[in-house]
Amino acid sequence: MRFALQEQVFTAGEAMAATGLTRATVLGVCDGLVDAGWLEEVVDGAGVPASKGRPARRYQLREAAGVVVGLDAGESCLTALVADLRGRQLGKRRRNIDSHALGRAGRVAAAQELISRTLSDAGCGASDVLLTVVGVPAPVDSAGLSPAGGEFWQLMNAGFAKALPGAVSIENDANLAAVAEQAQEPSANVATLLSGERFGAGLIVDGRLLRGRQGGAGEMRFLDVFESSPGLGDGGSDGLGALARKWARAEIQSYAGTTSLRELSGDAIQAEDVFQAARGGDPLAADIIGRLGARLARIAVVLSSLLDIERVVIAGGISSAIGPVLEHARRLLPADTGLPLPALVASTLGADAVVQGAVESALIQIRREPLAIFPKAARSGPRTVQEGPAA
Amino acid sequence: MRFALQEQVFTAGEAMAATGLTRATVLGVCDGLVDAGWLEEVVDGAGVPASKGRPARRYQLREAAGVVVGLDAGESCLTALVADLRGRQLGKRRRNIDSHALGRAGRVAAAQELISRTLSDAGCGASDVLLTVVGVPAPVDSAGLSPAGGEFWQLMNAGFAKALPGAVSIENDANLAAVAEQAQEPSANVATLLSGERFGAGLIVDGRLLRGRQGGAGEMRFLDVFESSPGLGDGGSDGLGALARKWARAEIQSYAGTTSLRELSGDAIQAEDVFQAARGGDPLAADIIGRLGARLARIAVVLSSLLDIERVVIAGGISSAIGPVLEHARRLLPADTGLPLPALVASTLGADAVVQGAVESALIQIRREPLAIFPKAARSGPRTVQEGPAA
DNA sequence: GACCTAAATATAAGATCCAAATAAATTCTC
DNA sequence: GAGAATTTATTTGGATCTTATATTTAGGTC
Repeated sequence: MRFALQEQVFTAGEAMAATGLTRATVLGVCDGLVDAGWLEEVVDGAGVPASKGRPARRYQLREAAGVVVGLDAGESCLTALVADLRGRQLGKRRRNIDSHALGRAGRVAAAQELISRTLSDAGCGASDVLLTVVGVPAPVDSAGLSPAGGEFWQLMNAGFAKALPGAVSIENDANLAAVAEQAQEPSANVATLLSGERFGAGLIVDGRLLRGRQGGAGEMRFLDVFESSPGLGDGGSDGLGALARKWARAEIQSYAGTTSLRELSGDAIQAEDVFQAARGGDPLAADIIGRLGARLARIAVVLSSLLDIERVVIAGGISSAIGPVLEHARRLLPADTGLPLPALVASTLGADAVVQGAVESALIQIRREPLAIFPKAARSGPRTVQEGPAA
Repeated sequence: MRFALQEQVFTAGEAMAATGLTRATVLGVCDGLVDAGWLEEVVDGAGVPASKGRPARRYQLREAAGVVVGLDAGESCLTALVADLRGRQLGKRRRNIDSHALGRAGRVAAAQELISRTLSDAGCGASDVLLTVVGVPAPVDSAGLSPAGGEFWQLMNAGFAKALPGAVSIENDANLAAVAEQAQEPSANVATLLSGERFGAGLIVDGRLLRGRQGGAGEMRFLDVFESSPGLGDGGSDGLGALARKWARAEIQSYAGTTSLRELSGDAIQAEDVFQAARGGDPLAADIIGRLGARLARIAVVLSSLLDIERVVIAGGISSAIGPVLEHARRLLPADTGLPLPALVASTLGADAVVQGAVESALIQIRREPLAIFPKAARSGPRTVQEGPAA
């Protein structure tokens, strides 16, 4: 009942090739999907390459069926993205927030408002939304819930399900980033490291996203055990961006050599400053880059050796500046293992990886079970009263 | 087409309850399986609890359909197990080998001979074997092959497929141990550590066994990176048994205190001696136990934090003596994580975990697709000549 | 217009399953 | 032992999904 062809206008013949089904069956399914409101027949004859034989009937996704919403509900930033059923962006908005000041209800309200505005930008309303997928920086189990013990996790997974438009599904942010990367370049064994403020990984092994009992797969707490955090007592779960900032701020005074980073006020140094200084040849910054690379290399080794991961993607806001760290990490990968080394690459999605993955995930869910969702203004929605054997 | 009820005699009513299908459907399937030779109807009325109504037809697995063979093809030891379709052991043999002296062909020949003898013990022959599952200490991909680069792996995965009776499937040994443990106590997120000479893990996440691109999931090479092997330069991939032995042998001279282990000739010390000395209160042995526990705790932390594993099972020959190491490791698990700690338990299968898992895996494959395999002396095997439209 | 072609339709048939009616085999009751 | 009650087996019809095989249709080309 799933149809793989949804990108553009398609004919029954193409669907037959893609699904292996017979023409009669394909047309039957298309009929059903037209009835349900998911597809519409294209009557406009423009652009047909004038072939021999009877012209094929052509179908396309019915745009009016609705839109999907992706929401990256980070700790300090919300991003909403409205897209049509082909994944084309119709609107996007970003807004900084202070989650700890807002609390759970405040996060939900801020998300509601941001989505509402983004929908306006896109020229549609809440009733057009078929499915909203939310990414949160917390483990999320298959029911959309986070472990009861974690206060931070409960704040992040703030109970969006009832408040957002359309059906709502909640997912871990790194998992969504992995979905986005998987859509960009399919691979059966990838890890996507979401590495800005916190470290989190979306793990795809044997073509499937790992979740774990409570959604904890991909958490990076294990770094705490091995990295005895020289200098700082904080968690190994800090992302590369956070580490670059913290290390720089902590070391500009004690560092023996000269460093351009001192010119900045200590509290003002951001991760981006460190990367930029390193590009300019600053020795302290280069040292920090080296340590970040070493850290990344260790993570890559664990992922590749324990899970046979073939590609490690660094995603998140810092992915555009992460190049030098990757180069350093590549040099540190052990060369003598029997298995090929994982490729270390930077995401091309930048800060939008999570929200793009959210949209992609929504589209995947809809494609998988279109008949479980009612498109807007379906020609025959929930069945009207039937004459029948209800006596 | 799969049937879940195969343990004992069962009725259509029971199968209906188990599968949710209709009586008519269940009986139809049973008919087909009787035809194919997998089931037989029980006519002996003994043991029927004398109920009201028409007596149910009762079916059971047809023992004569064949047997399965499990083979643990370790580096220094082969174990073969012949079992019937209910998993009951019909014969078992173990034999020590020197793989490096035998080479690939020698390993295959030794396996052939061992299986042949075990089949004799069980009162059957090679033609009775439906499926042989082989566990090897090497990564194995879904095609049964090991990475081309690894010389040791190629020696272990010695090309058994063409030489052993029945259909043959090759699997990683730790993965098979995981299957065996899973059969003992089902759980969706378990790691089974096969830890005698070498470390290897069978990882079950979200109810599925992880494989990885080249079958490398569960390899423990990452330990090399973190454990800088104090004292010994050897690989972190050594199992707990190997480490206990190596550490004891290396330290009996340099150890400052008194230790009963000195009474043994250095080259004669085995892992079992260390565990026994520790039970007797020997300080060096206790120290080694402590270090093994610390190592195990670190592994457990990685598995639980990265994969949200809820249970870590220690399997293999040393599992019976591993208790004190587990106790030590449990005390070292961090207490402050938001997620529950993994349970550390010893396997109850001892040295038979892999071979038991091989048999279990064979039975699972047969249950999943009975009609893909022809049972022996099927009443209607490969279809005989049909009158048909073959003109 | 005759002819060709590829697709759409129509029709029949098989497979799979369920639901309901019918038949069979047994125990229980009188 | 006859008949009721009970439980299961068997049969029948139908719904659904799919394939296979005509047959029709909507365009081209000559």
